Amino acid sequence: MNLPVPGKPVRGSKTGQPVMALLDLLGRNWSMGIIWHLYSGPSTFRKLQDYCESISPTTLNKRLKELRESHLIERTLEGYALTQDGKELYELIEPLGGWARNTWAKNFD
Amino acid sequence: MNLPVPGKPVRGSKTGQPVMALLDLLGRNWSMGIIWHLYSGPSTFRKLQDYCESISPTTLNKRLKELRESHLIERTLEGYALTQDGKELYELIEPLGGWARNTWAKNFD
DNA sequence: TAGTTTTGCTACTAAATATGTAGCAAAAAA
DNA sequence: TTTTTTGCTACATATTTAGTAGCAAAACTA
Repeated sequence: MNLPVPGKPVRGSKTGQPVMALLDLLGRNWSMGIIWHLYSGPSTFRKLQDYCESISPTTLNKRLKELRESHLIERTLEGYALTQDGKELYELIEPLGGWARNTWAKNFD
Repeated sequence: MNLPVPGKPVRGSKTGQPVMALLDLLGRNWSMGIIWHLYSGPSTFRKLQDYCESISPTTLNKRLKELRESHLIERTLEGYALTQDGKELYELIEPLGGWARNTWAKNFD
């Protein structure tokens, strides 16, 4: 599957509405997990592999490439890091953490 | 793959942190798209299929089952609909729409 | 009330994506 | 210079998704 880019057809939108491209990108295995982790600071390939526990290097590498092409992460001297846009995106999804813990998880008691 | 449930090991967290279970669930193909669509009102199976353009009935049915078991959607007389939790979740991810359009998409001009 | 249509699926095959393991070249550390 | 760490690639296997067909039940229509 191609990189989902605003303005081009993606899964869920033939006109390529930006939010659909974003949901397509974020909906790929590990995308959000990588962003979630990188918010706490830059990380190396191997550290990301450890963090993500079960990710394969093949998939990790693919996700990293996609996220770089999407301007959400970049390579720095300290390893992979969120871009300004990546940080903003994290801050948008950050509230999911509290909600999952305080509200959603109650359903499974 | 099993349904990601808070408290049980999921991809990204052996201890099953709720947010990791949630990211695992939402990270599956079409999960967020379905929630996004249902916020505008209840929908039938066939309408969801149309909306999601390229989703296969197999996958749609699987996602619907998962989201129901996760208490995010339910069946009503008018079809599939968001639960209270589902609506809250939508409201958390809703800001992604504006950000994708106004900020993220600029990278691709 | 006998068709016709719509709906919510299931079955099946093919394609795409992810995992798991091994390993290697380059850079950094000792 | 040797050892370790890092960032991958290759390849085989497993899992997930797409694509198409079709069917039983419910809802509409004549």
